[in-house]
Amino acid sequence: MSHGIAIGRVSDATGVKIPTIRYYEQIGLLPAPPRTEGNRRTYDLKDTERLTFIRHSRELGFEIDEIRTLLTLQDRPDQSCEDADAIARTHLAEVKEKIASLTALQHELERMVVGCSHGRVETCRVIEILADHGKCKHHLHQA
Amino acid sequence: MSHGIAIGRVSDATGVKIPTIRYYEQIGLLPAPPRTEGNRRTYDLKDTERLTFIRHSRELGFEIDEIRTLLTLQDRPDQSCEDADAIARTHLAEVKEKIASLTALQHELERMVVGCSHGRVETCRVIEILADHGKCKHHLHQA
DNA sequence: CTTGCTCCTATAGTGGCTAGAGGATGTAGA
DNA sequence: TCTACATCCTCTAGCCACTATAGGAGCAAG
Repeated sequence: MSHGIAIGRVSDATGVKIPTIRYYEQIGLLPAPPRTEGNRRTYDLKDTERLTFIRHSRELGFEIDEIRTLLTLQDRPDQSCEDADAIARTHLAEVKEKIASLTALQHELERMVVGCSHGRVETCRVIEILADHGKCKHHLHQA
Repeated sequence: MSHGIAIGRVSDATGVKIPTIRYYEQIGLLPAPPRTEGNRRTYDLKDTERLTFIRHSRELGFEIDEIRTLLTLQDRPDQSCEDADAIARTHLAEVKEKIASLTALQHELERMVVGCSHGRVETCRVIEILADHGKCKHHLHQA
C-alpha cells in the first residue's frame, strides 16, 4: 500500500541527492511531505516536478533565493512573467560577464603555460607572472 | 621609529582586506609577522610581495592549496618548475571547461529570454524551460 | 586630554551543500 | 520466522574562502 514515492526514488528520478532533498525541505524550498507510519517521507509527482525545476535552475546557475521567486511565480500562472524575465535577464548579464572574465583568464594562463621554459623555477614564466602583477595584460574582475 | 608596515597599509598596498590577511596568517599561508610593543602586526616588503602573489593567484582562480604549492616552489628557485607548470595546465583545462559550460548556459538563457512573450506566466518560456528539462538542447555539466 | 582612527581577539555567519554517527524501519530470501 | 541487508531517520559537524560583529585596547593629532 504505497501510493507515495520514497526519497530514494525521488532522488534517482531527479538526480538530486537525498541529503540535498532534505536540505531543501529544511530551508523551505520544498514543502515537507507527509510521512508513513514508520516516519518516512512520501512524495508525489508534483514534488518530483518541483525538484526537477529546482535542479535545472541550479544547473543554470540560479541562486536559491532566485529559485524561490521563480517557484512562486510558477505557482501563479495568471500573473505577469515580468519578474521571471527580469531574473533571467540579470542572470544572463552575469553569465556574460563571467565568460568574459574567464576568457581573459584563459589567455593569461595560456601565456603562462606557453612561456614556461620547462626548466628551473627561476626562469619560469608561471611563477614570474604570478609574482608580478605588472606583467599582466588583462585586468580580471572575478575569476 | 617604524620600519614595519601596519596591516592597514599592507591591505591598501595589496588590495587584500585586513580580515583576509589575518585569515591567511591563521591558515598558515602568510607567516605570522613580528609584533610591536602594542601587539600590532608589523610586515615588511617580502610579506607585501607574498600577499600580492597570493592575491593575483586567487584572481586567477587558483585554490588556496594550489597557492601553497606555488609559494613553496617560488621559495626554491633552483628546482624544476614542472609542478608549477602542471598546476597551471590543469587549471587552464578547468577554465576552458567552465567557459564551454557557461557558453552553453548563455545560449539557453538567451533562448529563454528571447522566447519570453512578456505576457502571463502561463505562456512564459523562462518558466517553461526551467520546468521541463526536455526542452533543453544542451547538456550542462557545471554552471 | 579628548576625539577618532586603527588595530586586537574571538566567535559566528555566509551559501549550498556533504559526511558521519548511531539508530529505526522495511523487504527479500533461507 | 529468522536474518541479512538496504533504506531511511535525526542530529551534528565539516567544507571553502572569506566576511561580519562585538567588545575592547593602542596611538596620533588638535
